[in-house]
Amino acid sequence: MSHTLGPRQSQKQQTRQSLLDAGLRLLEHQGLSSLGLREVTREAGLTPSGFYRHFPDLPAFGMALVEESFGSLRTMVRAIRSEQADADEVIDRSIDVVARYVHEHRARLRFLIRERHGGVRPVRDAIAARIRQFADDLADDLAAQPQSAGWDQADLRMLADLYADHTVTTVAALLEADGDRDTEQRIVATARRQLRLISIGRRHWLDT
Amino acid sequence: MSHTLGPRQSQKQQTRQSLLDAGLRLLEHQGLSSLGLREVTREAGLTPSGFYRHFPDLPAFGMALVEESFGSLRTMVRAIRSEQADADEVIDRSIDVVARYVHEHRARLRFLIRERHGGVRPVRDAIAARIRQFADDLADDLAAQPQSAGWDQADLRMLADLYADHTVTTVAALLEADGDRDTEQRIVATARRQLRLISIGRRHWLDT
DNA sequence: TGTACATCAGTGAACGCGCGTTCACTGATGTAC
DNA sequence: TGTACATCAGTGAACGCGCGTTCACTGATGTAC
Repeated sequence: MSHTLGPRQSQKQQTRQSLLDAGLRLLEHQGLSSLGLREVTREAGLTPSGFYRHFPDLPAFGMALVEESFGSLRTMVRAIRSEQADADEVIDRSIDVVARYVHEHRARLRFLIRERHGGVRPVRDAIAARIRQFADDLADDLAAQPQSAGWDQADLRMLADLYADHTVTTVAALLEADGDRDTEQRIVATARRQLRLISIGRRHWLDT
Repeated sequence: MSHTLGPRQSQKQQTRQSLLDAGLRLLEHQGLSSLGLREVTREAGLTPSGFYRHFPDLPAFGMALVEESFGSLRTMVRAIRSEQADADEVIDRSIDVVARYVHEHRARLRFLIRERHGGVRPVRDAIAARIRQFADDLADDLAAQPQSAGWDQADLRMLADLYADHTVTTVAALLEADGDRDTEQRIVATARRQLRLISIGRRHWLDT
């Protein structure tokens, strides 16, 4: 279908997006479970009943927010992975990518960090699956590196999990800094050194 | 006051505790922000208006839950720290302590992990402060170890943060396993190896 | 191009419901003498 | 020990309010001829 959408369809899509945006805006300061349908439509400038033209109910809206949020993070993940695929010394450069994305996609990341452990089962599972995918990809990248010679699959996966969890923890810490540059710099500096320590551990893993 | 409480006071304290217990029970499957006053009193077997004999409002109840939850974790923290204070090889034994506590205090830990990023500001701050205190203590313990010779304060703090965050991440993962023994064993095994890798990194930190 | 009918995104009124909070109350416990 | 009064944990009715959902509607956009 190379056919462009007519005025009706594109207007509908625009309204749907404005509902998602309104949702993310509201979710910066509250959890998904306390988000109201009327609250969202009010923020989006729509009638409560209009909501049902776009989503069957609130839980479905929550799942759509997960998709929406992760969708825009694909480029971040790609950037981290390409750094990761380089030499050991530049691994910690991925921290810069993370720090930049926290500024550019604050609302989306806040939502994901919040709901990762906070929300309802389906949402938590969806987020966990995406993070697992990220760790899987990372494990593949690590396996392709020369310094992984002699490592068995399980240990590579263990290391990938450590990197992935560290990334998530750093994102959460940066969000909690709430825009304070000094605090952010401290967090970034600490994260960098932690990644360096992990790299050193990795280098000597097979020594004993 | 070595004076034991009279029937009235002790009954009141018991009711207060039953409200907190009811809250934690309900919070295993939902966030604090969606917890209702009537819901809690219903679960505790109390009249809605009776709630106000014990707490000024719902936010205060939330803060009381934080105190309650962390209170019972003091012994866990002590146990982890005493392991930590021993030789490098037994650090990962602290994982056993964590795994045991997840079984014994599931509801409290669930609540804390949920609200760490999920809840309202005051609750998040209170939880963050407790975790920071844990990391502070850990840094002191690490500083007292002979293998920390030559480490500066900032790097010790960096390492303590890494241990603390890793502990929190492991607790969260174990809770998400939802009692499945196989999954739990996998998580524990991975966490153990990750701590070992961090130990190796620590040992070679000053090499270069 | 023009006309007649179909579609459907968004509206606005209405509904029943559970919420947090208040208030005067009851009756067991506590205290003073 | 007994009596008279004070305290106060828990009750139950009442309130105003915002919620999610339904439904018949309107009018702009889409389609068929």
